[in-house]
Amino acid sequence: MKSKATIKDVAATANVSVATVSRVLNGNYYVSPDVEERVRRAIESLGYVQNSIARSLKMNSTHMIGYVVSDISNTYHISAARAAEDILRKEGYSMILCSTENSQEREHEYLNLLIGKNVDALVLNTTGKNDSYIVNLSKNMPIVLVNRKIIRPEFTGDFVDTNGYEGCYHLTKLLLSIGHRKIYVLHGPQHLSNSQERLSGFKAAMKEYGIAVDDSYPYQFAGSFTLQSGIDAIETLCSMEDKPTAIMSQNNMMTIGVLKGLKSKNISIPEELSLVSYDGIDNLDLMTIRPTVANFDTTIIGSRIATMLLERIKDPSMANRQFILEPEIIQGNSIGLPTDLLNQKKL
Amino acid sequence: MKSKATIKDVAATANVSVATVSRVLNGNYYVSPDVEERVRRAIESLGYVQNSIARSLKMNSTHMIGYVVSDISNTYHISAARAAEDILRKEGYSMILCSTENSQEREHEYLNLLIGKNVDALVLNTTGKNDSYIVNLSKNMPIVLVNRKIIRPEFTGDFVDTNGYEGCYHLTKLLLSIGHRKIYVLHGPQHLSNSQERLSGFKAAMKEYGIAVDDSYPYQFAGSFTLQSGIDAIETLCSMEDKPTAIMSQNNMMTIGVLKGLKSKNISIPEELSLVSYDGIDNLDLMTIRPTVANFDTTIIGSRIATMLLERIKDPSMANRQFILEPEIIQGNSIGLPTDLLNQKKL
DNA sequence: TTTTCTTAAGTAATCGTTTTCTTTATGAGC
DNA sequence: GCTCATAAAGAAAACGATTACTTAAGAAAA
Repeated sequence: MKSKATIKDVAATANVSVATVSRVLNGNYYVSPDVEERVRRAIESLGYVQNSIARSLKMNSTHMIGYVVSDISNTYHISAARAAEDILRKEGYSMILCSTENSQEREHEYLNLLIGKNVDALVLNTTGKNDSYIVNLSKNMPIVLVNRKIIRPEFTGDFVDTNGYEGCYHLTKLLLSIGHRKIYVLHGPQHLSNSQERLSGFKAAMKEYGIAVDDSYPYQFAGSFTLQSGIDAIETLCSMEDKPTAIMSQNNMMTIGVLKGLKSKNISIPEELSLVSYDGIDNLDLMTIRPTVANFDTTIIGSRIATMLLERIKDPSMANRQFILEPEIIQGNSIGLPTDLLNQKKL
Repeated sequence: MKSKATIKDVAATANVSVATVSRVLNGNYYVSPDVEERVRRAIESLGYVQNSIARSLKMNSTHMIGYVVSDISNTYHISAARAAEDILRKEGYSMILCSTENSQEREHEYLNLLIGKNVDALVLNTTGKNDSYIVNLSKNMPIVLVNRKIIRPEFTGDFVDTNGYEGCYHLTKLLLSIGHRKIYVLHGPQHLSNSQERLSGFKAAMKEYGIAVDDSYPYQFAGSFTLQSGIDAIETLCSMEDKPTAIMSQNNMMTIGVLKGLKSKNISIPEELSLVSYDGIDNLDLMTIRPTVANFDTTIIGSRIATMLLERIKDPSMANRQFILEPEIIQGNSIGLPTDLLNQKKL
């Protein structure tokens, strides 16, 4: 392993001082054309590349951004991150992508790692359990929160989300309007802002049809936005005395779990059970059962994340902002009239 | 934005020298218990965190690993990367994940970025067009190549792949054995080692049935391992005079494109056309058409990548190694007897 | 008692940059 | 011919760590 050439080597080769080389590199200040040429040739011949570690130390900026998501197998995050990266890269930033797998400890661990690595800013789809820590961080570092808001006056940063209230409200209305009343709602952890919003949308729709959704409402499942919790929800459904006629799943991963669960239980959609789902699902068109979903252009999400972050890096003290993307309902083949078939079936 | 405490501040607060603080931090050398206690308290009270930039500069190691893939929307890479990260993180390494979108320029750009960022090592699923550059890099940095080998004696590093020859050979035999002869093969760029291997597997199987696959073989499509090229392949198929009875797609992304293409053309599988596919596909069980695939446990791939890399970081001069994972065929519902239905159909 | 060893701590050089502060030409203005 | 601005370059001080070298004191060995 040969060691890399440093600015000193370049300076020596070009017969100038390191200061001059640095000036050529950074293109500021006065450097005469012939000296510049000499330096460039030296750089070329030595194959010199700037040591960005040293540079970061001096400049106090790494041009790196920590992008922390709860679940990297969720294509929503992957494509948003990709869109964000596209923009950030053009501005000279690179991204460290971390997946917390919805674990508080891992989130904390990653955040520590990232600030230790001196990232310049954070994109954070938080587990919602390190709020104080994050509020504190937000005082020293630009942060854009994704999907999960921190509702504290001391928090400084931006917020990007999809309109969970609207989306879930509409999807639920779709079911209600054709007669469904026993709707099994699969929601996420209620300490998360997006979970709350989505559930509120559901409740609001139900209320319009005179159904109060409170603790005593029998058709609800507290999931964790994971594939497994979708499967679990179906397990629970099977053991219900009086079965629902429809499912409203409040996130894409759970919906996939639901589909897998239903398949293994041989429950047919939409004949026995209707299904709607919040969040987009990849390659919907190739699926046997195409859930009716509230879909989002993740490219928009990602690019908004990036631009908001860049703006905040420029002006860290700007007022908090938020961007909420409206859902687009994509009709699938998962909704039918309510039937009692499921209750007659042995599971 | 308050500035962070440095080792100097800690030293001042604890009334010791910076050297002592460093010793406490790194746990080597002699430090008396009471001084250590004083230092720890100072660290605590100042909320000091080690500046890893400064540390990296001095230690000449960033504990960061560049993970460059050709296409991040391919779940193969995501899950392998995730498995790798799991192991690397435990050893104190973090990962910068980059997607080149199969572009040579972007690959070069990313590699430059990463070596500029002084990553300690690289995982590289190369576009196959920066070989000299990478061979050179391999002399200064541990590299594990994924799926795409560099066949040059000067290259130093390891290689992890799936057995494309075997996989494609078996899949093709599956088709041949039930009478298919006009098999449309969708292969990848032939400068890539994995593309070559997969195509060889196909050719070998065909040869056993007396069919020579050379330039004059009519049923071949040079794809680029992208979803779009799968769609394009179907477009081409439609304009063929004499149509094939089966498709062998040599990568998962192209297969998804194929399925989309076929759907839009209203071609039914397996009635009109049979399909087999190399590489695993996510949520196969939920798809209308479940292609018969050669599947791989990406967790194994990812963890092998990580362990090989860690070993090479420890001993950079060790001999090149490789790990080839054998495929597992998953039977779908995409294979039927060869028919002539497609040729009778107006497209 | 003197010498040597060990433990505990400090001093200062170093990593590879950027940038402030100097210094040295060069020519314009008088 | 002298002053003065300005362009072009160098010297050296950071940035925040690690660590080789040094020092000091007390214990063990002579």
